[in-house]
Amino acid sequence: MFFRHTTDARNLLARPKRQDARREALLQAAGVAIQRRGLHATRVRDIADQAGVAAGTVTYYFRDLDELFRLVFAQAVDRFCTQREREAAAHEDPRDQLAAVLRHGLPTGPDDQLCCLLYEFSPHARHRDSDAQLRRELYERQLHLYRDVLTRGHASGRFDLRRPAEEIAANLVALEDAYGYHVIARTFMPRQQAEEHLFGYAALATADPSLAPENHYGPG
Amino acid sequence: MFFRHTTDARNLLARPKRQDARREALLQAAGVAIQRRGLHATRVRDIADQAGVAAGTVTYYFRDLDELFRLVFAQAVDRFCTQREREAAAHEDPRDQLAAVLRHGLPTGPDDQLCCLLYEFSPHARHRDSDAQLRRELYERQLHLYRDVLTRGHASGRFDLRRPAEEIAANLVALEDAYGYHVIARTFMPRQQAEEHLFGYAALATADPSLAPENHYGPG
DNA sequence: ATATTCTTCGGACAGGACGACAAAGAAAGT
DNA sequence: ACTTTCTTTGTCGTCCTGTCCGAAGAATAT
Repeated sequence: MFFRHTTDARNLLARPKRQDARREALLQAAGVAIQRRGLHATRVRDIADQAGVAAGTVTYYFRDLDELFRLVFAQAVDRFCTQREREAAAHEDPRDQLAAVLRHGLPTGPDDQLCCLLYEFSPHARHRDSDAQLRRELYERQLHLYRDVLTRGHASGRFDLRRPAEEIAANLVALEDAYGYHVIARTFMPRQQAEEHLFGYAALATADPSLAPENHYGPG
Repeated sequence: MFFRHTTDARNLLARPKRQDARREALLQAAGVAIQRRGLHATRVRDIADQAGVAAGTVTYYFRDLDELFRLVFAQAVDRFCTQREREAAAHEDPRDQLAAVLRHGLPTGPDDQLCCLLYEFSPHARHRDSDAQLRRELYERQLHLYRDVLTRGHASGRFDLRRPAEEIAANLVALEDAYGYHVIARTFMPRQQAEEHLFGYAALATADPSLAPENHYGPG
């Protein structure tokens, strides 16, 4: 009698809910579809085809496309940030941390799915509050990452910061975003060059010549 | 009898063609509509409403939306670049040039139409060759602008470049693009702060402390 | 086996956007 | 006034998409 809905599971619950796996698969399929066709051209059917299910299945799990897209974006943001935070935590020396974070901030190439997604959603931040919030979270987490590395390196005497840590961190994030876009888009800027320019700035701002691209510590 | 269509204009050509003005007005209206609703959500009807004409008029002047959008993008790229090249040409001292170009590279605010358009089209570069070409032109012209100012300033002894001019120019363009996006999107980064970070890098790379934000030559 | 609940499917439906078309309207020459 | 050409408009048909919905299928407890 108490908590009938939750405890009285004698003869109820014939088939257990296992929606999580399907939802995850659909999110994954949506990511592929968006990367291929572009966010603006992705339809319910594309996602269903990619996942190998009927269109009705997609709407069974997600109220509408907007909700699905929002979840894809949120997941992409979180994955990207978490992945990088792990990369940073894997090193001890701030220089190694900085180099690792810089490298993993750039897309591996024009087909980097995670990065493609992030860029596909960029213009939406102007128009939807939920997307703006996510984009802000992405920025804040990246900024935090760099600022931590810089201040820690500064405190331990490894870096001699030539500008305020806040400014350097913001500039690193900005450079990374912009070059990331060029690698993704077909602007014919190779990843190698983007990386060199990034490391060039890092070397200049931290007064650590070993980070400079011509010194083979970074882009090697 | 010869070339009847083109030369026999005696009593032909009753009403002269003046499509240019209308086309221009429609492009302008399309820009406003895209800025408001976002490129992905802009329909023929929105453009027609904005221009105060019927929807059929839009399709009379442009075969389809794609063609219209491509022209809007092309015009935005050209206007943006031309405007900045003029700004640079208005000054003599490379430091003034650099400061002017840096300032006019950032959107005036979240409603800067030209900049909004450029960012709305960004993700399309991955999917359409014509857009990729335009995006590339935008980048090249910006890069050229900065590189010229830097090398000229270096040659005249005004700047002491701490990194290759090519790298500094590329980084300035990249910073500008990224911060421009933050000003446009609702990421809550004010223009002032973006400008200060930009000038901070310029001061560092050119070894010209007067450009630094704290020295009131730039953003102040 | 059977009942119950969760999951999937595909068709029917409505809504909307685009493109075509033909007629009306405007501007200039004769 | 009349003709010719350019421009605009409104409507219609077509196509496509997202959503709804009922039925079929699958998984588990009894």
